[in-house]
Amino acid sequence: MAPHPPAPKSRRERPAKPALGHEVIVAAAVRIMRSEGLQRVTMRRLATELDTGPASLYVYLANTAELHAAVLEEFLGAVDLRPVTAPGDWRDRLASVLISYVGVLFDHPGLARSALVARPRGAHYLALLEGILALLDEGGVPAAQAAWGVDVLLQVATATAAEQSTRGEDAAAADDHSALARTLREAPAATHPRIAAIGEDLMSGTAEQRLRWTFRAVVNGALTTPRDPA
Amino acid sequence: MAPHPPAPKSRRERPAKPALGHEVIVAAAVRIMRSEGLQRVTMRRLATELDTGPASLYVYLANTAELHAAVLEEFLGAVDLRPVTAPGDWRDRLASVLISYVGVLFDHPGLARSALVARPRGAHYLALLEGILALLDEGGVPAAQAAWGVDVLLQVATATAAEQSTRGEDAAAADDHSALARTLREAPAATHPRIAAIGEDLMSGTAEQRLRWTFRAVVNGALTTPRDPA
DNA sequence: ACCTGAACACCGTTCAAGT
DNA sequence: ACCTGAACACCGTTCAAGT
Repeated sequence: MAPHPPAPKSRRERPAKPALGHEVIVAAAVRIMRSEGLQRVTMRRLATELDTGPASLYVYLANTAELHAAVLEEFLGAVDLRPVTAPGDWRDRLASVLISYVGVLFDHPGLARSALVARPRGAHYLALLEGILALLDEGGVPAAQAAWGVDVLLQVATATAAEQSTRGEDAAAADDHSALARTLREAPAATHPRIAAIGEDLMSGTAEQRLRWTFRAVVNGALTTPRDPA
Repeated sequence: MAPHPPAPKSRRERPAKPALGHEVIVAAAVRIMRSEGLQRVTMRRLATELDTGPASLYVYLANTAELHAAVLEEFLGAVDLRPVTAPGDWRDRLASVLISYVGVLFDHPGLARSALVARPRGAHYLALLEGILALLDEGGVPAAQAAWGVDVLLQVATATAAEQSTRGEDAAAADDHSALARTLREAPAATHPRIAAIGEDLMSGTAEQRLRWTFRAVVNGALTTPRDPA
């Protein structure tokens, strides 16, 4: 245990401060995301975590949206893509993949909201896209329709997760939801005949029931709707 | 022009400070929205506009999301609902209403983003809902399917406006978009055969072309997809 | 080239105190 | 009841200056 000389010139502090870089920055962001939620994944909080000033992060990230997209890309690794190659009905397998995607977003409130604005484009996202396209192809959806349809499927899934997770996040959003339900229930038939006729059904079902129907409907629509109208 | 006595006790300043209230607050918010954009519709900026402190606004608004929802509700008055009662193909008229809705959101960047989270529930929103439901009914979409379908249509329209208007808003988001296009173009066929096979088509078309196809596809899907799977 | 201290210009929300 | 000053606890981003 001979004491080494004071380490060649390195002025080390407590835990060896890691060199900055895209990878360590995103890793730190994911850490904060897991422990404190997306609302704490800010440039300033991240800089503190990395023991530097916020300005340093701008060498690697253009803005906060890009940071959030990078975090999302990381989390997309948790989407279960096994149904893509599993046996069984292709529609059911497609729904399973999309429900898994929604689940990942739903587990991390805030992430869905950012996904609508800054789309990721990393390996995990590409794999998800590829998987959905493979299933649509297996189901015989023409390529041109699948190309646009995959976007609709992801958009609906993401938007639903955004709404849903906001509602789970804060009480005000949940109140808002029931206030809308009440408003719809109370809409007078004289001025809003269709809303009155449909009534409760406008807000019925669980999120998953609605999503599963929506996925089936969008897939059926994509399957039967040509790109160029006659 | 006999000079009146100094106004009965009222300690008036420059322009008679308007009494606070939900209506004047929303009106001021709309004014700021028009002149400075949604990113300036903040509690603090609004308080300044109304010549008071931000705390005063919390008597009338629970939070910023509610404020943004109120502003959106105001702007929804600009959606063109005339196609609902016009002659012609119901699908085309439905698409026109939805395109008008997207247009309103698109003209006011940021509004669409907030619409995904805090849904409005005022008269303008109800009228939009009623109009879409009337058209779906005219087209013979079963009520149960229309009830859930209207949500999908509005969600897709809103999400598209959110993406699109973010892209128009700042250059970074636009770069992001072309970066995604490049990533997709360069995806190797060995690992991503479907992406490679479809290629350019994944990002092809104008926003309006894609939206019109999407609306048709969703409507067709809603028309033919029963709520309870066999 | 890479990194950063410090500053600029803001935020939402709460709460004790006033009228 | 309604309103508010002041405070608490933060933000994103830029830029001149350092290494």
